[in-house]
Amino acid sequence: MRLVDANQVLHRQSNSLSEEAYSKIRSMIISLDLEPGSLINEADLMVRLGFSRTPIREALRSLASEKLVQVYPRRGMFVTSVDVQNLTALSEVRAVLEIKAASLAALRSTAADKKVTIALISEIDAIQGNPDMATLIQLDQRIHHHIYQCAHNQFLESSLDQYYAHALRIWFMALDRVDDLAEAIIEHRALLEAIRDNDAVAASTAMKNHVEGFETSIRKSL
Amino acid sequence: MRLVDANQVLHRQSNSLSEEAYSKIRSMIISLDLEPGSLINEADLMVRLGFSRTPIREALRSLASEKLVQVYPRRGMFVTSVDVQNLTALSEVRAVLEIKAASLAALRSTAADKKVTIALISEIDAIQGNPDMATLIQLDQRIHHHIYQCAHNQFLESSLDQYYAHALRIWFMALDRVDDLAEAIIEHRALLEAIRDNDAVAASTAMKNHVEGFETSIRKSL
DNA sequence: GCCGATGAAATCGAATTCAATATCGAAGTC
DNA sequence: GACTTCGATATTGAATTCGATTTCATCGGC
Repeated sequence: MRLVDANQVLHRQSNSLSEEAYSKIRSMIISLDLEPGSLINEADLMVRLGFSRTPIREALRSLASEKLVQVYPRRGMFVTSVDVQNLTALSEVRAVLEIKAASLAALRSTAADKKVTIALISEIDAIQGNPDMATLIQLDQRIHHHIYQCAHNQFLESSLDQYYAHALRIWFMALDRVDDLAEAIIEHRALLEAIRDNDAVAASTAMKNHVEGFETSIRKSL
Repeated sequence: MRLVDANQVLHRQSNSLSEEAYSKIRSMIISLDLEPGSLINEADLMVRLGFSRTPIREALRSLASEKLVQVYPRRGMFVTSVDVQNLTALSEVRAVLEIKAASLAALRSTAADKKVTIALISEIDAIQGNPDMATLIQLDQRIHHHIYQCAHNQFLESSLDQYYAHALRIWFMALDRVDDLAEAIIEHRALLEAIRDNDAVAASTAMKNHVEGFETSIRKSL
């Protein structure tokens, strides 16, 4: 009998290859590593990720169902393209859903939720001078995702996660022309405070301002 | 040169096997042919549908991403179970989104859209006595789907299609204990009229009543 | 007699192979 | 010289095979 070797233990994080391929390709699409509108070559992805066809195809299928890739049978798969219509449609839905989520989060946050909320507020306060973009975006992601979780509604959460991915991709497209990035993140402070204080109305309006601000800011720069 | 034969035209609906498997399995889940919470056996589905493993697995993956099946890696796939919490969460999201869709539909219906709206109103008026359940449910489906399309927002449409599937499944579960089925459908008349007349406020309130009515009606019978 | 461990079988995940279709290019004819 | 058609190649869709893991049952030991 031998001891469990360290390699195996570390490898425990390994989900299925399909899952891994999914999140990697998803990241590539969101970060524009795979350009909007471009043809996706399965063979390319196979060599880039080192996986076989099956997990790649399953990943692409999942991405298709969240509208990040578009499938034309027997023709190929394309990265979904982005245009102004897209931004409008997305913002419309997000506005409604994010506001609902903020409101529910204010009403339903548990004690554990609030600890995270408070920690996030501290992180915002800790932002000094010129933090790098990646950190800011990552913080934004975590804030939004936390709010989705606080709403305690699985349907709402998964929908918003999907929409956030689209919003994030559009954000990446306009990133070099959008300033006040840090300022936009700091906006979230009021939102988080409202959620912490169970103030649903304040949370709603704060989120409303945020989403609308996002849209006009991006629209200007497109 | 020969004319296009009818068989080919009718066969145009034939998407890929994966697509076909997807919609068939989806129907089986919604109509409770596959029971909520039950283990899904790939081999069973293979013989029942006559497809191979690949299209079945791809279909199940798609269904997993819209939360109709749940995947436990290396354990199996299960039909998502339904409980009261589920109904609450679903109704919460649907309320917000369906109301938004009704409002947008009232604002954005094109001339072509309105023709369909008017036709649907006629269909409602044509309901007499005791129509069979399948017809009513199918009509309800078409009405909702039409409204989603009238909103002219692809994100909204696909989200609502997904949510509708869940709602429909819950509806099936309570079907034998819910009376006034025809009455519930006829309710849609006011909604469609409001959309036809571009009255966003009336459409919103009509939809609000409808979704809330659905939830309380189902909740009573669960 | 009960609990645990080991092995076998079944099922799921992944990869490779097979087949079909679409596109692109070349050649021939008008 | 241009357009159309046919063929070849590349790529996608589907199926089967291989491998790994998990679970259940049986046997042995305590």
